[in-house]
Parts: sequence; structure tokens; C-alpha cells
Amino acid sequence: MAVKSEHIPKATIARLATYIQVLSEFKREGTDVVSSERLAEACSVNSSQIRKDLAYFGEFGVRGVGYYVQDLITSIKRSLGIDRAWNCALVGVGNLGRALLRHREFSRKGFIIRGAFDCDPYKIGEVVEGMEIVCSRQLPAKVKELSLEIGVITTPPERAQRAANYLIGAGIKGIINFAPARIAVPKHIHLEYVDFFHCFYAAAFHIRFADTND
Amino acid sequence: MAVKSEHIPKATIARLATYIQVLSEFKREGTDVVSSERLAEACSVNSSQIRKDLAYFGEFGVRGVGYYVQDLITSIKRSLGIDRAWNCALVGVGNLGRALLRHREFSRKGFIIRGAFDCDPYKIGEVVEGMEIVCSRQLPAKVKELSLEIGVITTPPERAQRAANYLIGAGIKGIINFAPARIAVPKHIHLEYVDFFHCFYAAAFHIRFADTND
DNA sequence: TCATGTTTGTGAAATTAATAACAGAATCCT
DNA sequence: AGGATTCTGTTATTAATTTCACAAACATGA
Ligand SMILES: NC(=O)c1ccc[n+]([C@@H]2O[C@H](COP(=O)([O-])OP(=O)(O)OC[C@H]3O[C@@H](n4cnc5c(N)ncnc54)[C@H](O)[C@@H]3O)[C@@H](O)[C@H]2O)c1
Ligand SMILES: NC(=O)c1ccc[n+]([C@@H]2O[C@H](COP(=O)([O-])OP(=O)(O)OC[C@H]3O[C@@H](n4cnc5c(N)ncnc54)[C@H](O)[C@@H]3O)[C@@H](O)[C@H]2O)c1
Repeated sequence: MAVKSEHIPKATIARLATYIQVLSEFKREGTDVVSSERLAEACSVNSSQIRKDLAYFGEFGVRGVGYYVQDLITSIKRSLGIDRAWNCALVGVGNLGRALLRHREFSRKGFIIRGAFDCDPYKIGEVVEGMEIVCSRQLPAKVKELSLEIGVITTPPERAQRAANYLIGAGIKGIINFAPARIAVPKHIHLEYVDFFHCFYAAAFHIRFADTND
Repeated sequence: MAVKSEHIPKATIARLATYIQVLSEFKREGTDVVSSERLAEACSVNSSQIRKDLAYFGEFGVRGVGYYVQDLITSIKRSLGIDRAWNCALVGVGNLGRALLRHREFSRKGFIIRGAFDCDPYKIGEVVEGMEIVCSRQLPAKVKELSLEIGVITTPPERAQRAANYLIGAGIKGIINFAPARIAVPKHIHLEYVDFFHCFYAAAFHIRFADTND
């Protein structure tokens, strides 16, 4: 049983990711046990927030003691469904796609890019980080062959919908879209947008109007 | 006057960025006027949400008509403070840093990377996308010389705090941290975290537990 | 064993955000 | 011109999320 409650806020999922990051840091420092209070401080959140977030998934702490760091990392990972590897397809091997392919942390965290696809004939056949770039047309075959579950779109924005359509047709389960374009997907496909500019905009807003807001 | 109300929700700022994206798409398609209803549909939000978000900043629409697309883009940009250019410093010119440097969209959107800094002597002096990589030690001088306001951290996580310290010491106003590490900054410095893994985790969670959640 | 101190898990309260409802303003059509 | 229609801006309502507060659980030391 991984989920105790029915609906889990999106914000909770985002925070769980932060908790893992901070807990891993504690682990590296040699801390074995941590209280919600101390974890909260390191994550800049309220301590009840942490306890409530965890309560959606189960009881992971020991009263009077706190949380065993390694155990909590394991529990959160299981709760999020990242206690196993996920096979990913990368569509669009340009600047950003290459940076992602070269990023070791993806496989370390369990997201393994097993297929790199592009439609540019000059790029097809090229090998990046031990991965051969193949034609987008091969997506359906490769998705089945390699059990790819998550599609990562790093094409130009005007091609994002097409890339999504390929992925959906190939039977992918979720899509992470790095292109700054809204795309339409059937509702059984999980879709996440990553837009770097959002945070640049937010930074500009807060710096500019630092006196009135913030 | 850019801000009508005192406090503006973080979520509103994020949505405004989406509105700009979708409005720009409408503009390219030749649409001159759009209703909150239609914009809402394209952004997958509620139409009152849009009207309310905009109301924080002013009255941009015409009753019985809707919003003039170009005017609304201009108004939102002014509201966010992105009606002018922002000079940025990039610290850490590795895989991700290079992808960002090569990304034309940054300067098109008004975020101009004017300084690229690294501490690796083999990288210093190298020219990437017309930009010479200089030593991190030169940050204070360059921040003043080039009026850099936003610092972008793309160093490994264990170096993120040091990079932040350099930037803060140099007089930067805001920091966008792409490294998966929490960093401490004085409260007058605006800080944004960008963590790609958050959305991979969210995707894994929703796909894995598609039956119970979502 | 029992008192004391700590810290979790959780229901209740407070805060915040999202949605609905509608009056007022503009257009369009007859 | 005036009535019907459209669509914004704003207030009211509802829903969701966060914070508070405290009982229950465990640890420690006398
Ligand atoms: N580079 C960055 O730092 C950065 C930052 C933020 C967002 N983005 C976004 O990420 C996306 C990619 O950026 P980039 O800089 O890597 O662009 P890029 O032009 O370097 O790469 C795009 C790649 O997609 C391929 N492609 C185009 N259509 C395709 C299709 N239908 N199927 C498969 N492949 C296809 C192209 O051949 C090319 O290799 C863009 O949408 C961009 O806006 C990039
Ligand atoms: N590459 C990706 O796709 C990707 C994706 C998500 C997150 N990230 C994160 O972004 C960061 C950079 O990733 P990368 O793949 O580019 O790593 P990288 O190792 O290729 O680049 C890091 C660069 O930072 C420089 N550096 C180290 N310490 C520095 C300091 N104190 N001052 C200035 N420069 C310094 C290094 O010399 C190197 O050039 C990492 O924290 C990584 O976790 C990268």
C-alpha cells in the first residue's frame, strides 16, 4: 500500500522531492535521525506541513525520536513510485536534449533514457553519450521493444504537438514537455510542463517590485 | 503603477507566464481579440481565474468585447516587469550552462546573459556562443561593470552555495539555482529553484498510481 | 516502575486560493 | 433608439491547503 489517502495535493508531491534532496544531504553528513522540526528548517517549510505530507502515505516516524533518515528516504521513494527504474524516450536531440543525455544524474535517480529520437537526417545515426540517435518514425517499435514509459520532449515548440502525438501513438504513459508550447493529450496520459522562463519571470517580478511585493 | 493590490499569489505569477505564451500563439495565428473564456480553454484554467489574475494589476479588457491580444501581452509584460531587458550572469559553464548560453530565446525574451563564469582553468578563456568564459573571481568587477542583476547557477550542487556567495557578494539582486541543492541567501535576494527531477517524480507518481490518484 | 521530556500523527481552526454569480459596460441588430 | 447579447471586473461562495494545538507513543533516567 503506497497511498493511504485518496487525493494528494500537487504541492505535496513537489515538497516530497525536496525532502528527498535534503534528507540525502543529511545522510551524506552522517545524520541518522532527524525531527520534522529540523527537516522543516532545512526545507524552509512548516514542520506540521512535513508531518501532514508524510501522513498521506503512511506512518514513517517514531514518536519521541523522529525519522530515521535512510528509512524515510526509502519510504518517500516508494510513496512516489521511484523505488524502481523508469525507461524514458528523449525526442529532439538539440542543445537541451544533449545536456539531458549527458547528465548522469538521470540514471542515478532511476530515470533511464533508453531511446534518443530526432527527425533531422544529419543527426540520425550520431552517437551521443553512448546512445545512437534514431529516427522518430521508429518510436512505436522502440517504445514497445524497450518498454519506454515516459516521453521527454525537447523539440522546438512548433514541433512539440507532433512529438507528443508520436509518443502517444507509440503507447507512452507520461510526457514531460520542455518546449514552451501547450500540447493536447488524452486524459489517461500524464503531462508535465517544464518552462525555465517561468522562474525568470518570477525573479524579474519580485526584484522589480521588491518594495511592494515579496 | 504596475501593481494594484498588495499581495499577489505565486500561482498567479506562474499563470501569467502561461498566458503570455498562449497569447503569443494567438498573435502568430492572427487573432486580434480574445475572451477570457477562450484564453482559459487554451490555458486549461477557469475563466474567472484569468480575470482575477489580471485584476491584481489593472483593467486590461473591454466589456462585451474581450482582450486585445497585443495589448494584453504588453500589459502582462509590464505587470511582470519584463517590459525591459535583464542582464544575467551564468555561473558554471558545463553541459547545462552551455545549453542555456546557446539558447537564443533568452535574449529574445529579455534575459540577456552578459557574463559566463567558471572556476575551471581549462574553460576560462574559451568562447561559447560569442561569450568568453571568465574566472569566477572576476564576478564582483563584472557585476558592477555590466550591471548584472540576475545570477544563474549551473554548477554542481556542492558548489552552488559558493557560487551564490560570490554572486551575493558581487551585489546581484536575484538568483536562479539549477543545481539540486538548497542554498542560503539573505532575504533581500530573490531566490528561485529549478529542479527538473520534481516533474519526473510527479510523472512517475501519477503514472504508477494512475488508478488511485490522478 | 514511574515521572519527565520529546516528537509524531491528526482533527480543528485559520488562511489562502479557486470558482461561481452577477451587476455594469460595450456591441450588435432590428 | 432600444432591446438583446456579450463579456469584463468584482463580490460572494465554496473548496483546498496550511498552520495550530494537543493527545498518544516512545525514550530516558531516577
Ligand atoms: N536550450 C535551452 O537551454 C533551452 C532552455 C529552455 C527551453 N528550451 C526548449 O527546449 C526545446 C529544445 O531546445 P534546443 O535549444 O535543444 O533546440 P534545438 O533546435 O537545438 O534542438 C531541437 C531538436 O529537435 C529536433 N526535432 C525537431 N522536430 C522534431 C520532431 N518532430 N521529432 C523529433 N525531433 C525533432 C531537431 O532536429 C533538433 O535536433 C525548445 O523548445 C526550447 O524552447 C531550451
Ligand atoms: N545537464 C543537465 O541536463 C542537468 C539537468 C538538471 C540539472 N542539472 C544540474 O545543473 C548543474 C550543472 O550540470 P552540468 O551537467 O552542466 O554539470 P557540469 O559538470 O557539466 O558543469 C558544471 C560546471 O560548473 C563549473 N564549476 C564548478 N564549481 C564552480 C564554481 N564554484 N564557480 C564557477 N563554476 C564552477 C565546472 O567547472 C563545470 O564547468 C548540476 O548541479 C546539475 O545537477 C543539470
